[in-house]
Amino acid sequence: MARKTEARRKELREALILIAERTIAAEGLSALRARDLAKEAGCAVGAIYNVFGDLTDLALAVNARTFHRLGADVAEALADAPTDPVEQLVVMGQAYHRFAAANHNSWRALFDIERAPGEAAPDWYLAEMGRLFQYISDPLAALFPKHSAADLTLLTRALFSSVHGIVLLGLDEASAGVPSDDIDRMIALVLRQFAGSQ
Amino acid sequence: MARKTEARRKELREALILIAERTIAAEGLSALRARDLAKEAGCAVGAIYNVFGDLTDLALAVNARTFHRLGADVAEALADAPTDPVEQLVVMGQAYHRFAAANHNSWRALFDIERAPGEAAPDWYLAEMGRLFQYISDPLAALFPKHSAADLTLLTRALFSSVHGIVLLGLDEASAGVPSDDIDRMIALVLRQFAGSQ
DNA sequence: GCTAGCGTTGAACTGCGTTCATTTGAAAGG
DNA sequence: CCTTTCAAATGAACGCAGTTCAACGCTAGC
Repeated sequence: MARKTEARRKELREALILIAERTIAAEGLSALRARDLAKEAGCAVGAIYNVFGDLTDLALAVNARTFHRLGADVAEALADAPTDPVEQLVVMGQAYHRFAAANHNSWRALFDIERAPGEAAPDWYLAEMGRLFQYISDPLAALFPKHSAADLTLLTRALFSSVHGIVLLGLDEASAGVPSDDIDRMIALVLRQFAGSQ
Repeated sequence: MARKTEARRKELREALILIAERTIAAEGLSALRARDLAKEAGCAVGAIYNVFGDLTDLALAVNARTFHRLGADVAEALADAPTDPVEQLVVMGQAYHRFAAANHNSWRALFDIERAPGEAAPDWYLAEMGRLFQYISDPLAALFPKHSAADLTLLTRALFSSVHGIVLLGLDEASAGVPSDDIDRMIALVLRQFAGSQ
């Protein structure tokens, strides 16, 4: 019986993640509703809470998948990139932009989850973030061989944050959305200027 | 009679803005509740809706004030800054950081308001944003006299977004908050590197 | 079959923003 | 003054969320 239950829960868990993923992608994080989920999954509302602590946990599970896809996209872009470290940075920045634009709602959900104050980010979040940072810090280490590890960490964070900021404000239609080409141009501008000048 | 009513509404409007401002500053945007507001203001819940269309309108009124304070802080920092354009950019970036850190909840509320899809940002938002952009584009124009106006606009946006991204992720405690000094260092790094190397 | 006990269920609870039938009170007219 | 009138203020009620838990039903072991 323990087996049966566990298997059923696992099945429900995965079904719920898929439905939530589709909902968030199509209508955004705020469209995630317990009753709608239950109806779509063909289960009771309470069943959701047998499998996830609350809806935020479910959204976090979706975010883990989104973050993973993002990482994969960036890695793929990097694989096809030239060997020049500066160009690698530019390619990755623009891959980040492409992912955010193509998965706007899902990407926004990564940052829109209300975090309980004082609560640390989940492990997978930090791990995935670390993976992204590694992609950035490798070309930077090649560009700045003299810098200390601490300096490289700071540089990495600064560049990631800069690209993130450019994409975030660029895609925000409220501030009169910026054309996609302009976003790519800004990313290239900042990264080339930064890393190009030794 | 018309006078009396109008005066009372204006008074209530301002009282509500002050209470909401205090609430948002102390506990964040999500702590804004109609019933609490009414209790604090000594009015009926319905009275709020005689003065504001909904709670979002009230939050926007608070945001207008916050944005104005932010602009004033940056302008003040600029007034005390050296004449070197690069240093002016650095000083402004760090003033932005200081404001965000010292007014975390209020600053976050500027970007956390759920915007109706397709709805443009309010005029005051665009106007205040334009003021900030002007502060940035002036030193940039001095640094890059050869660039076209369109290029300067792009540069301005790119640098603002970069600083915003650095502050946003740096202050986000979920991703293991970055020490304040490191944030300042990253801002200086990006801006000096960018603007310093002609 | 029977029953003990655990997993599932969905009605009910709480708390939110928002509305609107009712009440109130101020101004105009007698 | 008192009465009439009507717009503005009121707060109980509504709709809609997330979450809970007493009751139900299924399954496994006898």
